[in-house]
Amino acid sequence: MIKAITGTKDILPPEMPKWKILESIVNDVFTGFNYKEIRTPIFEETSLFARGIGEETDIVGKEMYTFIDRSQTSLTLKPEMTASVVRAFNEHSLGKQQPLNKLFYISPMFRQERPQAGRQRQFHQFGGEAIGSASPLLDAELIIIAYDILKLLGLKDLTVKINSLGIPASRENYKKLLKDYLKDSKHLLSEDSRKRFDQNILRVFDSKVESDQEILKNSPLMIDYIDDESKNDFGVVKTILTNSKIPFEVDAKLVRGLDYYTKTTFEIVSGKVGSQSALCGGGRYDLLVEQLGGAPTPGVGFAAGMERILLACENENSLNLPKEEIDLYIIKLDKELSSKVFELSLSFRKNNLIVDFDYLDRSVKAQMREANKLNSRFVLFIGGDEYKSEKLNLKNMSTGEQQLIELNDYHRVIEIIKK
RNA sequence: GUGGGCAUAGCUCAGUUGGUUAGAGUAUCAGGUUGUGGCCCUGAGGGUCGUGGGUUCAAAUCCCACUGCCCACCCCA
Repeated sequence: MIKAITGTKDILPPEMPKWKILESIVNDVFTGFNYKEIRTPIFEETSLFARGIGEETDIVGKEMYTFIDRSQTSLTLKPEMTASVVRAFNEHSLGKQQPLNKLFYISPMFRQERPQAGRQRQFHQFGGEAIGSASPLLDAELIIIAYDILKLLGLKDLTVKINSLGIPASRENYKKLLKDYLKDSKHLLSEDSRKRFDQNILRVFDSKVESDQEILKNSPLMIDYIDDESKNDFGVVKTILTNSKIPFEVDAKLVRGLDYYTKTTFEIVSGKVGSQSALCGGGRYDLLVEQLGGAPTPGVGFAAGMERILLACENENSLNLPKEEIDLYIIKLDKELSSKVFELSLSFRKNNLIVDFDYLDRSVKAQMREANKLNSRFVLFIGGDEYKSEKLNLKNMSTGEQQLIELNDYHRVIEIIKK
């Protein structure tokens, strides 16, 4: 039997309600902040991600779904959305139509990693990007949007972490300081951390190895060495979050794994989703637009993992899903009435009722059981003696009451059901 | 890429030191009087015990390989 590809999952009908709730909250919150939805293709030229995300990152180095198409072009299934949004922003000169573009998206993403709890190879993210302003108000706004969405889903076990990476010049200075600090104890670091020491020293902070963290305990912190502008912007973000009653902690060791980040970065983690705890991550990327061939334009954004969020919702039991029900189930007492039932159902459906009936010519008992299973609010019997005297029998399933209605007066049925 | 765990009905799982036609619950279907649900009762269908090899008179059970899934590391959402 052919099965779904490793790391991909079918979302079956019973799981659909929670996805719908999540999507509608995302849509509503972003719309409230006047963000406009954007959709981009599922794949792009490979070089977009290589240049946008950074050649040295794990995503580009070992996780992309890259293939050569029939015209020998290297294509890649999008592993994240920011590079695509910026590409679209540049391609359509969105910055020239208006100085600030506030955009949001909901989309599948692809990364070829080993699956585990909260991690799939095809997964879904929603996110927002504000391109065209360096104002820290937007940094704060996006954090608030992300936090609002998670709160509206009823999540409680959340931590907002923020940090500032500064501008590239101050970051380079800091990297030197860190290198000096770690130089003497490099041989004591774990193998992975020694690799990071050479490739991207900031990521040594990501290490979960205790002895590494021990070595880092008294290291200089980036937050103390960032440039004045970044420091000032970071202060504004903190003030807004405080005034907005968003609990946050400054995590000077929060280093994000994508190369394009500058200044403010943030992450929201949950204690309820296993070891992959980051529900949401983002930050400012003031150089990316230019780097991808556009005019110098500052931007800020975040992405959130929808599977992880829904996992957290389940583990916190935070969603109250409405009971699924239908309005009417039509039951035929005589098999010959199939086409009459079908016609009737069309009339009801035109009046926005959710209607179903038996297509399998089953017994009345079976039809009733089906109606009950579907949580049908009403059942309409057609056939038998009533039919001979041109009547239908409408039953209210919660009270058990039944009443006769003229055969041709289906408006009366609609009236009763809609009441 | 590395490590650990698991693989028996659609689903959740039993299956005792290898020993008759592999079980339960649930779901599905049919029935419990002629045309009426939920609860309850009866019955039916449904499994090449992940795949391939080996040991044995005999394998779901022991051994090997492969595959898949889960969890963790790396890293990220």
